[in-house]
Amino acid sequence: MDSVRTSSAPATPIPARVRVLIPLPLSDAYDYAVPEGMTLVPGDIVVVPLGPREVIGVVWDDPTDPAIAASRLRPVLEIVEAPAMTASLRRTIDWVSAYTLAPRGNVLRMALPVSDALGPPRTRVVFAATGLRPAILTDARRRVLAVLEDGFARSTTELAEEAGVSPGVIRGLADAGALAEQAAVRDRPFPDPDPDADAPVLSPAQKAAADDLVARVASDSFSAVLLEGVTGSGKTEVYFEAIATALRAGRSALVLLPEIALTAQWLDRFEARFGVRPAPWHSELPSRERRRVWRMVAEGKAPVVVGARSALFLPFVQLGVLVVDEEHDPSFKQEEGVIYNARDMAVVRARASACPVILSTATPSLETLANVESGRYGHVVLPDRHGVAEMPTVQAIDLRHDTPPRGRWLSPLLEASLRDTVENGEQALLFLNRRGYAPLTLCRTCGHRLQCPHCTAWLVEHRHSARLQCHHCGFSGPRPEKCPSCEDSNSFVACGPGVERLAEELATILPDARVAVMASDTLTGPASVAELVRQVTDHEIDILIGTQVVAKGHHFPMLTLVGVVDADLGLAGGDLRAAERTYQLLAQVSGRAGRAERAGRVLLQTYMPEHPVIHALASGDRAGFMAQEKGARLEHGMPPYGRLVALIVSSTDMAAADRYAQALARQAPRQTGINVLGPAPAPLALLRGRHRRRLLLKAGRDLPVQAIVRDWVARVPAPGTVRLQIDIDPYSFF
DNA sequence: AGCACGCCGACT
DNA sequence: GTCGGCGTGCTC
Repeated sequence: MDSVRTSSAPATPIPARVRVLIPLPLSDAYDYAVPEGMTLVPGDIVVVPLGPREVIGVVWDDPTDPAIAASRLRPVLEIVEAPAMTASLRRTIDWVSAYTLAPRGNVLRMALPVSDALGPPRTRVVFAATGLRPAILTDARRRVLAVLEDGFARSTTELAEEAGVSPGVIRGLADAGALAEQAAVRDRPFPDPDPDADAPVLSPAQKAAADDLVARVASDSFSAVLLEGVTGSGKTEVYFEAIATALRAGRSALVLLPEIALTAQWLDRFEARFGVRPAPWHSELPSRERRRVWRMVAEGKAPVVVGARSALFLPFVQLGVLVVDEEHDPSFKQEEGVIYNARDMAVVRARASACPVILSTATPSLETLANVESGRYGHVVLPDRHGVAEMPTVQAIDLRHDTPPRGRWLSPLLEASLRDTVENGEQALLFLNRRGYAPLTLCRTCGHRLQCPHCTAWLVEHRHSARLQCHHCGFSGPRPEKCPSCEDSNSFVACGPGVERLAEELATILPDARVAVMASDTLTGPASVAELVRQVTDHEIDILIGTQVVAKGHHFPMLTLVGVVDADLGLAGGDLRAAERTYQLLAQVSGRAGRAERAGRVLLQTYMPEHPVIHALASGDRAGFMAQEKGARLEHGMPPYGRLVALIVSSTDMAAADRYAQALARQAPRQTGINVLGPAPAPLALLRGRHRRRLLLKAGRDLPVQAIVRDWVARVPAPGTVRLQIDIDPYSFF
């Protein structure tokens, strides 16, 4: 055999090469030489040299490039000890990159652990009893040995704590030969949820819905389905059945929630149903826990993950079902770095994993409804609230006739309703989507408005922290002594209400009511959320004032009144989705009222009760409202019946941003079905010190916008000081 | 993302 | 005359 190999080998042997994708802003993978004796397959995680550095990369499926001379190739240094990246995740990364126009390396970076989850499993030192009796057996030593009688090894700290002895005792026992050091794997698997732990009794409607979802999971193939039901109809219990089916088949499940920090109640429900808590995934996870979750998911030892959008890129081995809860929620849209919508990419991931994806909501997005209408998505509906709960009554308060007293924000009718509710021993929620005390501070003398130095935005006063804050860049400072414009002192006035100011108003009009504020900046973490939720549940709070964080997922049985302080707030501005989003948000907030035996009531304060959104909420005519929205979008060729791509040009140098934006406009694609608008100052024309200009490409539904935009941008290279962000399907217009 | 190479101001 | 500013470009 030797001779055969020798004779067929070329004069200069062609080294075996592989394509390696590196988590840097590069679209192309690089060729590397495979050293003798190393075998590599796509998905292997490797260390490769790159310039003067060594970096992590993943062996990709692309064909190698013969144009790269063998002499330029550098060798793969080593294979990382970690499970290889699955083909389904590699295909998802390719797809997301092709769709969003983000470099593949950037997408890959989202799928690799940031910390130290790669490499051999971490171990820690634990002690187990050897069975040898030490010569001297003190009381303390006896207690330590007693703790270890269950056979579980423990670390010094754990052992000392459980036995109530000092760590020195452990050391002494080890020296005496009574304890043996062992290496235990640090990252422990997540306990298996029990699909039969506490299966609920489902109503006939719920049963029918669950059967549909269960059949999809059992079919072991891709499908997408909208699970639609009003708040309180039991959607969660229904999709739990789909998860149970996946678990019984030995598969894993991923649930995406819009704001993972605020999911204490969801976790409780999961635990009640399945006996254990799922693995959590979100950006604030401590690095040790991050490492554990990533590793256990890759090893198939985290059967259920509940997470924020970034969980989509975890290395699942055998995904059996994917759930997107509150699919309409705008926070699934990632607005920085790789700009993508996790709801849409979840469908991609499910397709690559050959499993179903369930989109759950009370207020489906127009995009999802369009997919249902076209037959791409299935549709499962839960018609009613579960149990005795009725839908709340919704009533608009016309602020033009029922006007709050000067300097106050609650109309007499809302004030009276709050008083009645509290006197009846029930609870109320006041919803205002504005953090802080006042959204604008101005000088009474000269009219100067306090603005962020880095952004086109007013500074928001927060009395709680005694500072003025920019809600866009994090700038904050104390309130100045004098007006920076006219130097008058004590001339500032707060304009408009924030949640803190409402709390102040309630202290005046209902001094005996127990009031709490819930906003993203008053919640320091999952523990403070859980504590506030407990206080409300245990009725230690009469009136909860909240921003949109209260809209999501909480269930308070004694909450019977919801007051929306400014129902018009989201409707201003020319945002494409303003009406749809306001409807969804207010419908969701309204759903907090009357979730148990007591009937709920919703009061919407508005200056335009005739507006379609307010009218739809008050009359409960969601179908009519959505039909009207759909008609308007169809007429103007707007999403989901047309496509939008936003190009955001930004630079610290305003003139450079303008020049480049103009150059892009001159080179804009000119073909039928394509319309380019702009450049115009982006809605936040100055953000974090960068000047922003926006161009908007509008295209017919069936045009390949990615290819068109890629060609366009390639014609106009951006100078180094200017950054160009491409937002396919822009969501917010900020 | 790093890191080196490049061409213009204030210093031993 | 250099040291060093960060703009620009490359990494198989």
